[in-house]
Amino acid sequence: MKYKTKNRTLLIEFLKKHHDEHLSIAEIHQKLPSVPQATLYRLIDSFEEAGIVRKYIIDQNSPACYQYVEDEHCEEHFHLVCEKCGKLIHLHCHETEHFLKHIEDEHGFNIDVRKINFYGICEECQKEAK
Amino acid sequence: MKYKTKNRTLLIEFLKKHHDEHLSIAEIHQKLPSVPQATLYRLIDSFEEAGIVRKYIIDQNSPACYQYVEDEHCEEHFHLVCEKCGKLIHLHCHETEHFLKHIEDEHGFNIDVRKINFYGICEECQKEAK
DNA sequence: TTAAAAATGAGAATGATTATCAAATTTATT
DNA sequence: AATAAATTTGATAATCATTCTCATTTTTAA
Repeated sequence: MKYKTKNRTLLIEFLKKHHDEHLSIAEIHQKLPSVPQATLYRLIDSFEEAGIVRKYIIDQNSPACYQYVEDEHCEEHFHLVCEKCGKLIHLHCHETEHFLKHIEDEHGFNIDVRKINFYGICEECQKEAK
Repeated sequence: MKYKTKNRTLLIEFLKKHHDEHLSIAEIHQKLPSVPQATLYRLIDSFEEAGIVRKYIIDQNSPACYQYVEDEHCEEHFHLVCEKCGKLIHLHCHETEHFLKHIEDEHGFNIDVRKINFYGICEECQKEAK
């Protein structure tokens, strides 16, 4: 994506406005009906590649969700995605950095940090289950 | 699944024999053509529910892979997926356990280890790139 | 202003997984 | 062993998110 277009601007503005939500293409399309889904997919893929948007796959049989990444909070950190309530937790944690460094140093694997999401059950949903 | 059937036995035997591989339904079907795919899906779902088989979603746009779980080797581990060569590395590492315990104890989040994959570049592909 | 490069839109195609449902198989009961 | 009840099967259709196609339009560069 190299040209600035209306769709591109529309989608970016929309995502910025909803930076606190993670939305599926279908949900975005409902609120931006003038942009066809195929175009939304194309645009958001390019945003993801550019690091402007992060993609979450919360459950294999649900559509992927996307969320705008604000520059200010752009320092690298990881995400916990609750599989029950869908909540997204931003994990700022030294242990995580240490763990990742270990994998790079001791296992020789260079991790693409942007693609890491940890899936599981959050504290609240664990309590509810009891 | 409460009845012992030919398909059930065939598939279990096959999975046991290939316990060191993670295979998609399509791959299993190629080697067990007498069992239709719909039945493979049904059986393997029931095996997963019973804890005999583990399901891996390596990439959203690839089919899920399944692997027989031997009781002895049942300990949970992460996967490293090389984005260049596609190799899957099973990461057996005590740092992992320590890290998971930290997230659970300090952040109250119960991680579903089976769904975590680290994407990046493996050691060999890093060397090749140079 | 013209040519090129890229993005668009509408719809079709893809492909993994699920659902359907009558027929066959397996188990329990007598 | 025979019968009935319960479960599984198989072939195929349906689903649904995502990707592809391709002629047309829009954007940028020359």
